[in-house]
Amino acid sequence: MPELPDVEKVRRDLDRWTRGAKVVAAQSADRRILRPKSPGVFGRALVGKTVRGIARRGKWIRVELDDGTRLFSHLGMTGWWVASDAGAEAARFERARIDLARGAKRSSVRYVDSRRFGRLIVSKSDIPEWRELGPDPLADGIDVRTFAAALAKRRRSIKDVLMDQTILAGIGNILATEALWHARIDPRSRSSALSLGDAKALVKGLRTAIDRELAARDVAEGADWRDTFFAYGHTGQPCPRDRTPFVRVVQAGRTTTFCKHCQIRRR
DNA sequence: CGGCATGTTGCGCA
DNA sequence: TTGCGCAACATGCC
Repeated sequence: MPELPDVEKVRRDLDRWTRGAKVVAAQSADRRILRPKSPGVFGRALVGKTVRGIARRGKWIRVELDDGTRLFSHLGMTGWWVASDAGAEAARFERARIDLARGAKRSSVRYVDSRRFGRLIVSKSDIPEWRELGPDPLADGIDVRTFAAALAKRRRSIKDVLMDQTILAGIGNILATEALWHARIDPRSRSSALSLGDAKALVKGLRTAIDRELAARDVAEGADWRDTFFAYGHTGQPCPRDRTPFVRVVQAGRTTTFCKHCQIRRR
């Protein structure tokens, strides 16, 4: 379930599970997910190396090995990493496994992804998908003036621009929908029509939505999925602010839910 | 059975 | 050149 808060949760988990451990085996036979599309390369690139740590930018995770090799992981729509016992059999929809050793202690982490939109990319240097990301709202923070200047340049809808990973990294359909609701902005508004105040409200809305989702992940801990959203997925239900039923529109092929009463269209 | 889904990319057209 | 709509990818779930 990957947007920035979910990916950050995975990063923290992976870091806890793998930092300082040595890779004793690495396997994946899924050529759709692997880059290069080679199970052999995947295994050889990781085995014998020690995990230095896990970084994240937007929706990308970077596993750093002690020889400089990097494993980039994008979770797509349904990707997830889980920890399991060293000898445990494959989980349902498991696409890759990395077996680890910390001294005599063995463990394993598994990449699970039913729809297989995710990617596992082995590289000695940072890949373009990583380098081209904009600032990460959590790791880097958002400079309001820079953000406002970027918004002023674009003529697309603000919803589209929020999900552009080169402007801000990690914002997907959920966070964009929630932030626009917090900021009381109609998602169809032209980006360049927004004021500095709008940009400030969006930054605040994003922060609120991200913090809220991070907190929800901590509480839920793997278990059941709880709806913690104000607007996302609430089509037809009353807006918490003014009880006006949320409406649904499709933008760039994605569902957008918003309140026509309190989310004002900028012109 | 039909519709929808948290993401990304590529293509065609205005 | 920019913006936009849409299909494709692969599969689960309601």
